[in-house]
Amino acid sequence: MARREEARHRPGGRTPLDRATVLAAAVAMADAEGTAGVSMRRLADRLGFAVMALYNHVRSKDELLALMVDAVAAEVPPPDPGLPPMAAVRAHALDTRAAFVRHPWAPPLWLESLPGPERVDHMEALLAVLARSGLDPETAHHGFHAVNNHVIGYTLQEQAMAFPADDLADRVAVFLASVSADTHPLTVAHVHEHLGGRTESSFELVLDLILDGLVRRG
Amino acid sequence: MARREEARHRPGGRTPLDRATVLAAAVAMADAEGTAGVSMRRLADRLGFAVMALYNHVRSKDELLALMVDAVAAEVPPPDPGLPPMAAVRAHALDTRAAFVRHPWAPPLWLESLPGPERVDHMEALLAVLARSGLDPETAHHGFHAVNNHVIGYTLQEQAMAFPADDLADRVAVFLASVSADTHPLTVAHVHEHLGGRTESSFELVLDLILDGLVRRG
DNA sequence: ACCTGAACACCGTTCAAGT
DNA sequence: ACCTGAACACCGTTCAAGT
Repeated sequence: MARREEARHRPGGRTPLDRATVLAAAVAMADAEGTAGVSMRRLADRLGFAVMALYNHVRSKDELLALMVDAVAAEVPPPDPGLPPMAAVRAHALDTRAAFVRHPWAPPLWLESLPGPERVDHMEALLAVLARSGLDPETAHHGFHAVNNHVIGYTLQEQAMAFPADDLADRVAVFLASVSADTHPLTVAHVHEHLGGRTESSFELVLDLILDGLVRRG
Repeated sequence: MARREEARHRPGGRTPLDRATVLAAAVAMADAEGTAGVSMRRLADRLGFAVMALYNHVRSKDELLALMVDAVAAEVPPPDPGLPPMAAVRAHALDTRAAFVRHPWAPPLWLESLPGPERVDHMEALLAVLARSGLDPETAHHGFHAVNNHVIGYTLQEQAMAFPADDLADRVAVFLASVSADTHPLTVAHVHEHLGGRTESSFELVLDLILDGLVRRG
């Protein structure tokens, strides 16, 4: 009904679609409604074009999803070369996590699609800092995974109950209602520790634990 | 065409569907073809029933998926009470990982669905071992997440390129073809370290790094 | 109680046709 | 070169009907 209005430009014309526009709209849609809300048809509709117009700029939905993750990788600034290596690793992890917090739909896709060019830059940058950190090569190899797994695992777990953002409390309440404090006291206590805000610094705390472990290992 | 044969029982009758049968078939299907291959229609077809028969035993596809993850949690044996606490934590992490390796489709769902009863038992068991480990309560809280994130994050990352299992080599080859050793030498080297099998012990190595960090923290 | 078929409101993608 | 509509082969789920 209201199709085609947003992209209309001047009477009788409209700005033609391009890859960047399609990508940006897809990211915005995922930010607002999660990955499940992004369908080629709804995306085309929102852009004011017929579905098949998208396929002039993107080979398939899978390719679009891969482009979306790569766009998130592009948002992570390169590690600060002025920092001592392990401090740069730490800051890079925080920056990566920040990008995932902005785009909570990204972590699962990050793991499912092959790295695109931006993500390869992200990899190379982290590997480079680790290489000049003084860690032995094997420890550096493991460190790469330890840091990445923590960033992704933590963010995934954290957002599991939180998307869409507004029903976090609801989902926790539903969960608590299903667990008896008599049979599962520690689980109930653990959830309450989260509700008490204890979770805030947990990401950095475990990150430091990992980084310390790497450094001590050599 | 060949519908309805598997479940046929005796002339004119067949064993009626039940929740356990639906669940087992869904798990088998996911094991064989991944989570994307599981549709209500294909599942019903394989069982030899009309689609809607499934809905007598399962409220929705979402509920079925939640049951599937919980079935994986049920496969993890409880921590060995005879072991020293941190050794039991370690063994429990390895057992959990083993279940994920058997059911590579499970980790993403684990994070997306609210814990069911089996997974709540899994949580309570790990929290109980941590509670009697001598760690202070805050460290125990973080330890719970550190261990879980490692198990899930590592397995997710590992299987990202490996499912379906047989095209691991293909996907790695495709990836390597897209990366230049001139601009991204460390990334290329990192991938080759994986191909050289360096990855095998990496899971336990990083796990120990985390466990050592927890113990040292108190 | 359990199963079924038809129908509804969706998907991604191919293809031939338009400009 | 870019866009379109119709069509194809799928989805999950509601509903009324059968036994």
